[in-house]
Amino acid sequence: MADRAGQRRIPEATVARLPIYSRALLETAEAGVGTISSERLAALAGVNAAKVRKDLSYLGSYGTRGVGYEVDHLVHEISRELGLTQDWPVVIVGIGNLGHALANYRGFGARGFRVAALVDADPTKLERKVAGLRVEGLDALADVVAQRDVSIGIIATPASAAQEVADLLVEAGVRSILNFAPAVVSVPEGVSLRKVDLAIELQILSFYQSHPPDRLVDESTETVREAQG
Amino acid sequence: MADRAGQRRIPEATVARLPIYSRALLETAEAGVGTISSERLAALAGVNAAKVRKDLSYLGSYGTRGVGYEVDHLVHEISRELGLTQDWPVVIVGIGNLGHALANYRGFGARGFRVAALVDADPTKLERKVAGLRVEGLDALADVVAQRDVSIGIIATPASAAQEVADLLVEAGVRSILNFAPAVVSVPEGVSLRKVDLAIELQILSFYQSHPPDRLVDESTETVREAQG
DNA sequence: CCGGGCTTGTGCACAAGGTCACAAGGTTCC
DNA sequence: GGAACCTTGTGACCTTGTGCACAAGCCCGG
Repeated sequence: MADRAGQRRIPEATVARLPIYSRALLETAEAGVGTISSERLAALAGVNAAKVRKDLSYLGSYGTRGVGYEVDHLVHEISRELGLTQDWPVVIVGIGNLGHALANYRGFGARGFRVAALVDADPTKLERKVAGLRVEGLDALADVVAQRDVSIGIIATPASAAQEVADLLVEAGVRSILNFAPAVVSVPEGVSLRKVDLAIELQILSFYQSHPPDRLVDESTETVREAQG
Repeated sequence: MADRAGQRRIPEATVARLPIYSRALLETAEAGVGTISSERLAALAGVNAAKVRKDLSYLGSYGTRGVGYEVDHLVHEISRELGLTQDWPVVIVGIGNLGHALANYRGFGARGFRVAALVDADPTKLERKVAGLRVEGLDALADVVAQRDVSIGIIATPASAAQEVADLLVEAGVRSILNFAPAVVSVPEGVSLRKVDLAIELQILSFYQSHPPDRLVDESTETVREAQG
């Protein structure tokens, strides 16, 4: 059991999969399906059914044996666990090609993330309107974060500016940072940092492609050929 | 020893870190430094020194005890292992905001990845020039892949088109795919697939932010929380 | 030529994650 | 009411990854 809060510690690997389940469940709900089995959800998420059950069991016993999980209920529980029931204002720093694309990205709003501000160090970019927002100067970062209650910062600057921007974000009170710059950034304890590096992903692909194809497995996407429509 | 090729199987986790070492080493070389210790490299890469040594030992014994690693040599060995000594033509499918940004991304060319073609299903986008390349129709994908020897495909389409595009890429002969679409995509065995999902990264950050900060430690302080897929 | 000082390379113990298999527990139909 | 059937929840085991600690090995000064 241990469904009483306080005792359940959700593994990192599970946390990383919850958003995938969430998305699959939302699609399922939209299709009008009321309940879903771990096997079906596993197929949609591209993982193992036992893993789905174990992951979901960390949230509590929300399934019904012999039946499955009620889709709406599960969506709600996962959302609550992920903290998506509230609004997360986001600031994007660095409005180059990538920052521009991120500002216009539809996927954020749908999950409770709202782009609250755009910041760039380049004076020639100021005042420009991107995705309906005015680009503001780097010196306005602290004020913007404080006034709009920004809790998540996205770094889309060149590598050379990444650490400096991270420091500014932390100083301004941001406690979660998503770094797209191709640079290693360090943050003090208590601040979460995740990175997305496009070039690194390609290099990993390059390795597996140019390599002895003896054992070429790969992580995600088993061999399930079903999932999504 | 086991430095004889054929016996070394490089762990997945190590492969994911090699590009980071590579980048740090290139910067180090540019600064004119000839040799580097595992400790210094670890600091630059944001990981543990023992991990660096173990990772590098999979490539062979390229270090000198009491001295460190010769930077140039190490760069070369890592590049060779990652398969970056050759040119990798890339096709980007889906020239929306993100595809546009990716086409203009500088970081690719610097590592041997060359954007060889841009493809989009939207007829109104055809003929448009993006990053010096003409956007071509989805029906041209097979020809483009074959004629320009494209080996890596990047999916930057909406989620609804992702699986279809992946199938087309595989059919055209592409054996490595990087998926940016927020959808689970499955590919046959022998094809490598990695995914980058912006919304999921934010949701993971949301979890750690909105959560009991009891034990939020992780390994960080200077270490980047690992990403996985 | 030898000893001291560094730094690599690695054995080992442990932690985290994944998979299997099955008992527990609910549902349905007669 | 009960039996057959289905699906969850989880214990056990295995694989992968991490970090420590130390021996092996190299360089340099005297």
